[in-house]
Amino acid sequence: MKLKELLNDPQYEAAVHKDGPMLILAGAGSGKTRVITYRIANLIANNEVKPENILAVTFTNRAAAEMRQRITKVVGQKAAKDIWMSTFHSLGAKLLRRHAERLGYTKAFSIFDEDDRERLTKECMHEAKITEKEMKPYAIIKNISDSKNRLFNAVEAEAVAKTYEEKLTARVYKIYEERLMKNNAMDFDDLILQAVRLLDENPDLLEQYAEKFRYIMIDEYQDINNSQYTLVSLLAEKYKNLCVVGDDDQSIYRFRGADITNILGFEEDYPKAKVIRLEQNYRSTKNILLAAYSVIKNNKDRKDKAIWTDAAAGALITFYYADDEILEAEFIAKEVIRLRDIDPNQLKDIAIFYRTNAQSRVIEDKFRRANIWYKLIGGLSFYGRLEIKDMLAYLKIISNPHDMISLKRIINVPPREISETTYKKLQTYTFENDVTFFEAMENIEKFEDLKPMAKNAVKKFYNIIKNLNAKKESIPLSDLLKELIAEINYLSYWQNDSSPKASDRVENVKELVSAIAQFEKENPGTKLEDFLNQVTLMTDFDKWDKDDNRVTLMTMHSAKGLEFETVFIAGMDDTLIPHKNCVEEPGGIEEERRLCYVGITRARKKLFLLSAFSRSQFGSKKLSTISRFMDEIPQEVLEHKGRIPAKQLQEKLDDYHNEKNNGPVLAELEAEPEYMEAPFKIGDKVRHTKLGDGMVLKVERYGDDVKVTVAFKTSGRKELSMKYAKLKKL
DNA sequence: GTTGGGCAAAGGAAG
DNA sequence: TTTGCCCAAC
Repeated sequence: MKLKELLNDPQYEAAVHKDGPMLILAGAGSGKTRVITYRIANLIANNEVKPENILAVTFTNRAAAEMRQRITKVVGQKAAKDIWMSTFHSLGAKLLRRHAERLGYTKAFSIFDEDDRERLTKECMHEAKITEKEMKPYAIIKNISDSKNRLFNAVEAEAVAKTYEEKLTARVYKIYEERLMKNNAMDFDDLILQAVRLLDENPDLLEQYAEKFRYIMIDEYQDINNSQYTLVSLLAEKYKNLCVVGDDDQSIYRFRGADITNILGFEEDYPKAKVIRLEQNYRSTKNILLAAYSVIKNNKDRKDKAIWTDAAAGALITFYYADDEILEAEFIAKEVIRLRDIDPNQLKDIAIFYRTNAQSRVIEDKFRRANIWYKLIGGLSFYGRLEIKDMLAYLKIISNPHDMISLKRIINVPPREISETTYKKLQTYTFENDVTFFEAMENIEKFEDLKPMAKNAVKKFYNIIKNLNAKKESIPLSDLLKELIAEINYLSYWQNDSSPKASDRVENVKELVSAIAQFEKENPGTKLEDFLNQVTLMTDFDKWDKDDNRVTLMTMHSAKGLEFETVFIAGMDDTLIPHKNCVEEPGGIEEERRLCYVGITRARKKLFLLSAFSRSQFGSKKLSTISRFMDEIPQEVLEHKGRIPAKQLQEKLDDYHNEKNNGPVLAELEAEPEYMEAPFKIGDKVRHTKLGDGMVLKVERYGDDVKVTVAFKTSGRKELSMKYAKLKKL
């Protein structure tokens, strides 16, 4: 390896550093991934450090996989595969699966996702006799999560509870904690919290892993929270070969407990730490970088840095002010088509960012109609779909017979005459006798207050699950799933459903079968638990193929760590970024500003910023304001398109009245927006299957629909909705 | 025990 | 707009 030639001076210095703590402050686009990769390669290359003594924690599983790939290229597959590379959550899960018994769980513990957590929380609230009016489940969940991040168990949380809401939460937390244990389940926070507990309560394990992970690297250190910080500190305490990389300007996960003081205080935690600053940006043009800097410099609470670039000024940043979100999407589609016409192969270099997942719908819609290939990251993922979650719930109870939350989900899906009441009785029996629900169902005859019909239904269900449970080790997972689907007639359950989504659901279930088969192929000897582990911790990202020639749609949060040639940021509105829910929170605006900074700095060559004059919400239109962050970007790097912002319009009108300029102003004011896909023009001759031939008189837009008024030869004048009417152009 | 209708609510980001 | 929840009727 000729590191000197591959890296600049500070990069090189970081890459060859071996022992002792190191903090790398890496500005956006400064090549930090390169540095980490080469540092790991360098550690191994000299044969001084064994791959299995290295732990690298990244932000997504995908980032980990990518890094492994790069390292493999340098040091070979054999060495690379022994390095532990994962997210915090995967690391926690891996440790906990190995040693679950030490904490009173079994190795087959379930991992509860957001949805499971919500169901369980509501159950616990009910148990604690707290209504959803008194306190929203959302708030309780957040409070419990915060407590867990601070490493407080239910008793400790109760001890520090002061406000009324904290006290309510503490009551729920107590039951919640107990229930998780009884379900043999952990939520996402537990994956860190329990891992800390594991190492804290078992000095032998701590010693074992501190010894194993002699070299630790943490990426995106600005976004770690208290419990993650503790986990790292525990592991790194012995050897202190801890290398962390981050950028305080890109801390955007405060809402899930990320604490920026962790990175700001690293030098105090490790006084001997070497500090390296990577300040040369290799990614963006000068204009983009200037825009980004102009925004972020308004944050008071930050370390100023000297980010610079050798790159040319590049193109101006386009600001497009749309009339509404539909025209915003249309502009994006038009531009993408223009770019595609120049080079069809560059779709993969284009990304669309937005603040909220809901914004993707309009854009997707336009893309689909305009035949633009795209891939969507986040939002409702494949594994988040109802039918898939049903199947996974079945698999979870086959794997973990304590998991009552999954059981509750599917005990009567498809309907098999087991009511809520019957479930409750089973649950009570399970908890009171401290058995699994398998055993509860086995003893169903002992339930005195159940009708024979209900008992039979339970017996039937029990036999299905028992049968599959017995087979889980001996047949391939895909067969297990196939058998399950056949046994419960899951496909016909949806085939007989009349809702429009039903046929998609059938397809999705089939796809799950092939996904499992694929997973087995890639991981021979896979156990059911491995698959479930993978699925729960996997995100859309992990399946994302960067080289697939499609435009990428994602939130700005997801965009962190990535870069694209061309970037569109939709929804530069003052209700979206900064998001309306953030403006009240202390530090909220600054966090949003960082998010905006992250978005801007993803672009290499060309950046489009878009805002809309009005947006519809819950069906009705709401006026919007341009994001305050737009005002922070200097005019000289911007070009304006679309509707004239109110401020400028006023200026123009003033000019007009002063007779300085009296041409286009009024025209701009009154101009009707042009719609890319207005299917017909006035005067077009059309044919309707029932109404016959006619001529178009009027084309109007209503939300995402278009109304066309047609004069028919035989049936007169009619208004038709393009969403439903079948009109053909002649 | 299941189904369908009516009504209220909708909080954002993610492992 | 969609979704989820409660209650009344099969």
